[in-house]
Amino acid sequence: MRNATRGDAIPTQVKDPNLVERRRRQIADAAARLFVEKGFHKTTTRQIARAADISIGSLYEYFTTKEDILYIVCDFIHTEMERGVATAMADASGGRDALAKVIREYFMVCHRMSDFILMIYQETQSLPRQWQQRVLENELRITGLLVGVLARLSQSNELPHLDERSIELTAHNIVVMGHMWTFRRWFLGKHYSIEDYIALQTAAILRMCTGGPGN
Amino acid sequence: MRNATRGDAIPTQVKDPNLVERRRRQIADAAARLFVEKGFHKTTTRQIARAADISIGSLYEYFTTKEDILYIVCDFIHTEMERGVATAMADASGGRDALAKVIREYFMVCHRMSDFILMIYQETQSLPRQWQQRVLENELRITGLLVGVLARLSQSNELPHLDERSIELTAHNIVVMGHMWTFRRWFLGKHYSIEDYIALQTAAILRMCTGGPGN
DNA sequence: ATTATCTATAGATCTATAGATAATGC
DNA sequence: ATTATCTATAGATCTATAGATAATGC
Repeated sequence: MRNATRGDAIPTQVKDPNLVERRRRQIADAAARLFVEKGFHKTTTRQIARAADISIGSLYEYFTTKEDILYIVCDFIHTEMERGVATAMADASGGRDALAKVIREYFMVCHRMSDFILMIYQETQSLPRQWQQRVLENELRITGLLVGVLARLSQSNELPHLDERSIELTAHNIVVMGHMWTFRRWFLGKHYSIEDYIALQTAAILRMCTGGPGN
Repeated sequence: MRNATRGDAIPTQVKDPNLVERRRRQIADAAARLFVEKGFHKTTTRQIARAADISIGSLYEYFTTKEDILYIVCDFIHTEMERGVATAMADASGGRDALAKVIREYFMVCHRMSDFILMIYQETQSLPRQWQQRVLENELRITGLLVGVLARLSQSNELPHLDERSIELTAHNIVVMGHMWTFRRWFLGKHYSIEDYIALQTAAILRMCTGGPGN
């Protein structure tokens, strides 16, 4: 499990690693709320400090730039997403409606994390290039989990056989359909409940997976 | 055809409407390029003025705020998109593979406008609430065109009968699959050509439309 | 005496406008 | 004499840091 505090980490002036972890979490939580509400650029570092209940000076002991804060926020969100998706897959690993169950759980994760997913779509571009890269890798890893599920079901004949590329693209389609609930919610939410949405999209995906005349 | 220069338009100090139209186009073209390249917030009004080859003072004769410029850029992009989609639909109105043809044309429009579509995803939130609304209406109108196609084909039995909601949601799915080519291009572009993408996604959509066991 | 935190502000922007100048048309 | 354009800058930020103060642990 990668995490922004490991690996090529963000530098800090503070020695105690536990404290660093705690404060960064505290700052990131506050920042995430503000970024969702007003966007990254309209949120000031002072507002973040205030919302996290520390001084602006202290904040800059834990991060060196405002972009650092955005990156760690994105990373926390992806870690949370991945945890949710992995759990969903474990829960739904057996049984014949395995795919339907995974889809349901995944869509529920998207539903729960709606605001944050949307924020990532909007603000990834504000990150330094190196960290954009990382965010995209996180995105891809989540898609990879779904590729795994589809490949497994396809091999065990619980789904009709699909070639590798179709499987890959289907995984992307499912992931993006989850995101779609977040970025078209302004419309979909008025006409469909999350349950409607899951039911209809699951049916559509299953039709898509079971080779019809189009394939 | 709605247009930002009609209706409840953006105020200007300049009397000559032709000049206003010309200058705004000139400013919007320059701004669109910069917004794609660096994002809205990292582009300054001075840079826009410079790129449009007028002074900063003149720029503010044609717009009252920086957000105005973003709005008009989004509006031009949507007008262009809608024109593309409408043309596609006219070209592909007859014949048996009507849906496949429309999908191809629509995806090609997305391919062509890739950078701009991505920019709209990222920057819509930077608009004042009233104009966000308008951008979403534009988005919905484009989706509506596809709903029309699907409904027509469904009624004339060129597609199996699908209920209204499935048609609506399928239209959204197709629209978003076009957008997906723009916002996952960092991955998809490495593994699929636009032709691969169209072929595979068209097959998937057709399977989705032809009621399989999932429905 | 070391580590963490705070206050106060330097320095660097950036948007939007005021007032001066140039171009146009009667 | 009206309309369009320009230059120069006021006024309002905002990030990031320097230097002072408080808290902690030996």
